[in-house]
Amino acid sequence: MKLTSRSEYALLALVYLARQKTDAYVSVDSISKAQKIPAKFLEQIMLALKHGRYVHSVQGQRGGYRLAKAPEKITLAEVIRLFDGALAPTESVSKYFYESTPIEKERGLVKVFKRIRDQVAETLEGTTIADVI
Amino acid sequence: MKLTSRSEYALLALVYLARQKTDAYVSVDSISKAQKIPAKFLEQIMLALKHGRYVHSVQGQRGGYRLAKAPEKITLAEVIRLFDGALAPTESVSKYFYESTPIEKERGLVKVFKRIRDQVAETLEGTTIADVI
DNA sequence: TATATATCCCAGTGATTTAGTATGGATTTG
DNA sequence: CAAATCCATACTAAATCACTGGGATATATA
Repeated sequence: MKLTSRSEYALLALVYLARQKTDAYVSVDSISKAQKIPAKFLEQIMLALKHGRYVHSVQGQRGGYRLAKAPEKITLAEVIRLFDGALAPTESVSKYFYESTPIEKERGLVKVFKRIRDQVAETLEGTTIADVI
Repeated sequence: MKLTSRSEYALLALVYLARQKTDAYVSVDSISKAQKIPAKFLEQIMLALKHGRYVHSVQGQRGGYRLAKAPEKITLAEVIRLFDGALAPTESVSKYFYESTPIEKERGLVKVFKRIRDQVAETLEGTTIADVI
């Protein structure tokens, strides 16, 4: 797994929303300024988060985004998978994003990389937005 | 960390060399056929492994490559770092390949990703070519 | 109802990376 | 000398990445 700026920005946005005191909707522009994320890029990211049902939105004046579920219910694993795909270091040992790769036939290597996949998945599935606020 | 085909091929080549019974030099062509790696691509990879002092070579007829050190002395971490850089999921938490990335200022996130970096590094530094033969 | 403020959504773009291929040279052995 | 082999660099096609732009749609407020 390698984090892209998309998933890093997504996490920053979610953390920011989770920190809000009120349940008012927050505009892309506010998030963009607060977390220093290019606004139009963030727009795309928020849309993806919306389609993944992590945030809820309303359009128009006073519109914006807010979390669609409790921060305790959003794991880092889900968010990263949404934007970057597999948590595994190579797709041939990935559960959800399997693809053939060169090492596939080498049992010893596969075993090691599966172990890494499991360690990473365990950590990221066990950590929520609430944990990193 | 995301494995590229370069580092996967490099590991396959090293494993193959480590399995040799004699200390004869093995040609790129043999490795290429045995491990199904595009020959000219493998050539580049072997060169890099040579520059990293993991293999030794001789030119000319009957020439080729062999390991320059015991398989127990080559960790997966070194090889992957040579070809793919950081083991960390994002460079802002990397020890050897630090670079600024968006999450950098979020302590909670940094902490989690450093933990992952440490887990991955521990596993890959603790595993050698000898372990995966 | 007009306007300002938002999201929605897709298309495009320039830079970089990836996974090779090509070409030619240098070296060693039969 | 010929064949086999490594050495070194250049090139390239495709994919990915990190955005940017523009127009449509929705909503609150003046």
